[in-house]
Amino acid sequence: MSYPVAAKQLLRATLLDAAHELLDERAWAKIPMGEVARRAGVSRQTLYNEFGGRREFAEAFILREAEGLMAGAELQIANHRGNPRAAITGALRSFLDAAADNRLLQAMVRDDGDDGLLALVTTRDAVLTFATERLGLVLERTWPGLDPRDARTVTETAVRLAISHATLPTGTPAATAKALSGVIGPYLDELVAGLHGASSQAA
Amino acid sequence: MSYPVAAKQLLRATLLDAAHELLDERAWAKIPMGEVARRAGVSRQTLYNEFGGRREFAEAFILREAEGLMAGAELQIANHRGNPRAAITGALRSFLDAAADNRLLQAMVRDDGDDGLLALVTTRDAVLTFATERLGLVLERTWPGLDPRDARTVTETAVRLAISHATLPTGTPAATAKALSGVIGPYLDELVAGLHGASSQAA
DNA sequence: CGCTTGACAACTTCGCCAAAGTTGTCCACT
DNA sequence: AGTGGACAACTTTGGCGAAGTTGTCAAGCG
Repeated sequence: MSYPVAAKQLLRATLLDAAHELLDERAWAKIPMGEVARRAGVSRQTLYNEFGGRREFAEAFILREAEGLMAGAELQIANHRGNPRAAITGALRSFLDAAADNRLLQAMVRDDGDDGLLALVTTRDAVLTFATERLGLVLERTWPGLDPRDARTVTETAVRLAISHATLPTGTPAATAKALSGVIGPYLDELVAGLHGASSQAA
Repeated sequence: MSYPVAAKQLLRATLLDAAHELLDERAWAKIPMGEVARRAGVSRQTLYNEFGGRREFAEAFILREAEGLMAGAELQIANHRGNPRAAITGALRSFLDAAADNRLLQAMVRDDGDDGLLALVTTRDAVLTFATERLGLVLERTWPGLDPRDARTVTETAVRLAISHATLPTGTPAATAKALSGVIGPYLDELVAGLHGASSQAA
């Protein structure tokens, strides 16, 4: 990779990291662009040159955080192709672990309701749809033959539960992941087991 | 029932109903006590004499709404003792149907975050715990021998999903209830099936 | 060049104050 | 038992200038 490109990526990452840190202390609405730049050790102008504006910066931030969250969960599913239940447990655990100290999630829950980062996450509706769809595709790819509709039912339920537990935890991420996979597991087992020739038929 | 007692209950119900109607139009924080009284056709003083104050009135309102919601769901479970899956479907459907046009739920979701009714629902944590516990007991009573911990796992998951769908619906109450019971069903079936002598052992 | 510094208009938020509205409580009245 | 008027304490609303922020220049520096 050429130096200029690498330098640019480093710059972006540094700025995004700075925002990440600042979001520990205050809500997005209370963090001026100048402070993000200062924390990253660059000038405000550089930030504007690189991202365009406050809104665009926030979008880039959300994209990076979301990508990390989803990638972690998807990796777990792919790594447990032969064991649906372990796949669910791993994905949920990965997500809940990350969510426990993730700024995007905390911003989504705690934040304002007025204008914060949450406003950029288009509304929870879009988040739910996006995550459900993306994980649904992973499920279809991991277990070919799985009915897309069944896949979406599972992932939507898992996503809703994950969000619910991320915003209002009952136990540790590990314990919660295990308990939830215990509940969803039998259903997924049923779907995967019925994958030999017959189309998915739940009584 | 003696007349004085009946009259008092009617008064309370009328006042509570008035609030119910007004909550369709505005958030709780924007509804003056005087308006509740006027809508109910009594004087403001009568309202204060009967309930004590704004806060107490709100609590009484929440209690009545919550009672209706829970009672409906519990009735469904009790009515499907022999069919766990139908029990879940019925309970979820009852709840989601009611939630679709229920002021308490809408107030909990939409409202302010600042001071509305939501503030009185002590925080979602208390709601979740209360509902989980109450339904858990119904499950234990309906299927004696069921491990209390398993019962709580099921009800907590069901409650979280119910709240999730109440605040952000994906389909009709009936369709959602059916889909969710399809997911939770196999697990509950497993629990109920393992109720003959052996204690609940999930692999 | 890529980045910084200083400058600046347009815009938003903040702190404060007075007007308007509400709450909770009395009491005289029916 | 319930009404209606009255009232002090308190909260919300609207206005307004000060302070802060955004987005964009252009000049300067290594």
